[in-house]
Parts: sequence; C-alpha cells; structure tokens
Amino acid sequence: MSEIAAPLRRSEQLGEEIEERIVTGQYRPGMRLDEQDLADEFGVSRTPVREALIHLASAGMIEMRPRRGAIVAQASPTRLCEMFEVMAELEAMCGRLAARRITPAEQAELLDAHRACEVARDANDPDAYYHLNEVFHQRIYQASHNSFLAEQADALHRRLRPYRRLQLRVRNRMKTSYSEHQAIVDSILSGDGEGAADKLQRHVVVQGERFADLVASLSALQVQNPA
Amino acid sequence: MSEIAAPLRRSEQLGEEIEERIVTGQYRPGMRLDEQDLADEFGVSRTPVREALIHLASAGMIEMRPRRGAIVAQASPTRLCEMFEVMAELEAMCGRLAARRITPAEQAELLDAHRACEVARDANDPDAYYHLNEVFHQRIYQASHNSFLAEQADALHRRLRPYRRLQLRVRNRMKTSYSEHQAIVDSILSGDGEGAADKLQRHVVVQGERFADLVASLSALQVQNPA
DNA sequence: CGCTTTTGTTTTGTATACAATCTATGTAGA
DNA sequence: TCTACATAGATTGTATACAAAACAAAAGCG
Repeated sequence: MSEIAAPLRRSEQLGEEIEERIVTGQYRPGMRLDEQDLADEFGVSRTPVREALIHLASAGMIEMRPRRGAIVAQASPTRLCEMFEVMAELEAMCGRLAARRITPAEQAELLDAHRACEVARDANDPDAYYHLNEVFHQRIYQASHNSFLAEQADALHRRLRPYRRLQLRVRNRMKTSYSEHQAIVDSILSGDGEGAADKLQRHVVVQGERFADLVASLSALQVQNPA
Repeated sequence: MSEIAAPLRRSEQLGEEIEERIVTGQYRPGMRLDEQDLADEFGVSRTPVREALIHLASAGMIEMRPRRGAIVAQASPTRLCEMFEVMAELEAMCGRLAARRITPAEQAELLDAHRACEVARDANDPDAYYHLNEVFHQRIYQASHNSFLAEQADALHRRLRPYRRLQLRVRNRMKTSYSEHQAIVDSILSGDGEGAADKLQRHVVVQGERFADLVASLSALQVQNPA
C-alpha cells in the first residue's frame, strides 16, 4: 500500500525480492532456501539474509524449522481452503464498510480499476487481469477506511497470491470473476453493504468444484524434490 | 495454541519473554528497546536479540525504524478501534463456525472455561478473569475447526492483550463480560451460528462509551519519556 | 543570546568467525 | 541384503568485529 518512502534496510529489500520469487512461482512450495546460497547470490553476508528469512517466516511465506533450514511454505489443500475462508470474511468486511464509507474520489478509482479489468478480460490476458484484479481488490480495502483491516487483507492477499494466480488459469474463471466484480461494484456504489459483503464472500471463498480445481493446480505447483 | 513441542531457538525464547513484558505493561508503548541492553540482560549477543526484535516487529508488537532503533508499538485510539473492529469480525466468524462444528468434547471444554470465569467474577479477581477469559475465547477459536482462523484470531488477540487487560478494570466490565459470555455459550451450544456471531461481535467491538474508557486508560499506559 | 556547524559518542546494520547440530555417506554386523 | 552405528561434511545458530549512520554536545558565527 502507498507508504511514505522510508529508507529500506538491506534485509527488507532481500525479503521483498525473495517474496517476489515465491509469489511468481520461481521458488516453489517445499523448496529449500539455503542461507549461504542466497547470500552469495545477492552479494551480502548471511546476516541480512537470515533477517529477511525470519521476517518472511513471521509473515507465513516460509517455514523455518530450527537447525533444519528454511523452506517455502507449503499449504495443504485443507489449509488453503481455511485461508481462503478467512480471506473471504476479510474481503466481505471490507466491502461492507466500503459501501458505507467510500468517498466520491474512491468511487471513481474503483470504477477505473474495474474497467481496467474489463480490458484485460476482453484481451483474454490472464497475467494483466491478475495484476489489475489485485488493484481492484486493494481499492476496496482502502475504501473500508479501516487501515488496519486494509493491511491485514493485503497481507493475506499477498500470501495467497501464488494460488490466486493459478486459479485464473481455470477455464472461464476470468469472465466469471469479472461479472462477479460487476455485481460487487454495483452493491458498493449503491451503498448496499450486506450485498457487497455477501458477493465478495462468495467471490473469494473456495468451495464446491473450485476446490477440485485448486487441488488440481496445486499438484502442478508442488516441487518434486524438497531437498 | 497447543503445538508439538519443537526445540526453541534462543531468539524465539527471547521473543516470547520480550512479548510477555510488553503484554504485562513492563515495557510500555513508545519505550525504546536497546539491543545491547537486552543482550546484556539476557546474557547473549545482539544477534539473537535482533532476530527476536525482527520477529516481534513482523507481529506488530514493536516498531523498527531503520537506523533508529526499536520501540514498543504505540497504537492511536483510532488505530486501536480499527484493530478491535477486525478482532470482532474474526471472533464473530469463529463463533459462527463453532456453532456448526463444535464437538461434544469441545462443548464440555467451553463450558468448563465459562464456569471458571464465573468463579473469577464471583471472587472479583480481574487478573484471574483476564487469564480465564483468554482460555474461554481460545476454546471458541479452536471449535471453529479452521486452524488458520484460530491462529489469526489468537495472534490478534495477543496483540490486543495489553489493552484488553486495561478494559477489565473498567467498572462492572467483568460482570458485563460474563453475562455476555453466557449468551454466547447459549448460542453456540444451541447451534445458532448467526446469534453467536452477532453476540461475539458486540462483545468485542469498541464503540460508544467504551471508546471513551479505552482512551482514558490509554493515557495511563502511555510512557512519558519515549527516549 | 540564538542559530548553525562541527566533532565525538552512541547505536545500528553487516561481515566474519566459530561452535553446535543435523544430514549423509560408508562401514560393520546380523 | 538390510539394519545399526560411526564418522565426515555441511548448515545453522550465536558471538564478535567493524563500518556507517544517527544523536548529542560543544564550538564558531551572526
């Protein structure tokens, strides 16, 4: 989220870079993260690497087992469903509040983000849609006017990014997503908090056949050699 | 929450100890945490202390400004309300799920925790009530049968512990709290998810006169000399 | 007398060194 | 051939050392 530019510690930059690699799938769930290797690659010592890893572990992006090194967090299908269930509730809450508190300027921004998604959908460009979809959701977080909630939602959203990305590949998911967005926008702009909450909840939660889709895409993501 | 006993890193032990001091009010919001001082006190080098601080910063318990040291996180009244607003939603979600999914064994445990609170209330013992109240709420988290949700709720609960503690000192708060617990238990045991959610939400959220109470107790907590 | 600049001290951030523990390979025995 | 154990190697966790930045205080200047 838009923060005042604070000078980043080296370890924070490392953390962002490593997180990016996890999100983009370069580092896959279960993959081992060797401190020395990372240090060599980034041209620093192990100290800032360790600090970055500890931060990522706190955020749930990786797992650090004492004396046994760090691995990219691997969530079971059940666990993922649980996470999406919570994400759905947070999004619903954002939508409920946003419907009450959104400003005219934010209404315009939300519509802009929504229309941008439409362009990506029409171009049948999942990667573009993926990014614009994030902007769309973040605009809703912002419009909730609860900055803590927005931060929490954003953090969990980031944690789920690798899996969201996969889901967009599922047939017709992009079109379905867009029309759901439309209904969400309508509810928020008309001030219907409960409607927005309900639609966002269903938009995010993984259930029914989407669970099967998730499991199927997961096996493709999983790394074969955890060592 | 009950986890399999994993050998703790020294830095993790430090983190727990420092967190405990923050929660109990020994370290007050705004107070500076000097790495060398902590290292000397615990008889370790700065390295594990730093790692503990980074972890606490990730959890939001402290704030680390680059090159300017760490201070105990100090939340504004507005921020605190936002946090309680999210906590209320998470608790409501736990209650809603718990009403549907709670097992007979968990029902018994929940009742046990509730009756223990009754004893503390009758003894007019806020400290005891404070701890038993935590157990009561954690039982609900567990009964949601969404382990991720339970972890998130617990994490935020811990973050709000210093402030919850203060609130129990407010006149009659303990008795009010207990009778609210009673209604919550009734809803959960009767399988009324929406009722449980609604009652938990109101039980936790800070609004109306309780906001004034919170602000009043906050100024007592705030440290005078941030240096 | 107040403000700016400069110098000295403290504290953080990173690099390196070392000790403890875990993993893996190889060997001996059943 | 499989299992148990011992040893060697690799990797983590912690201590120490050093460099850079922030902070504090004193000196110089208007």
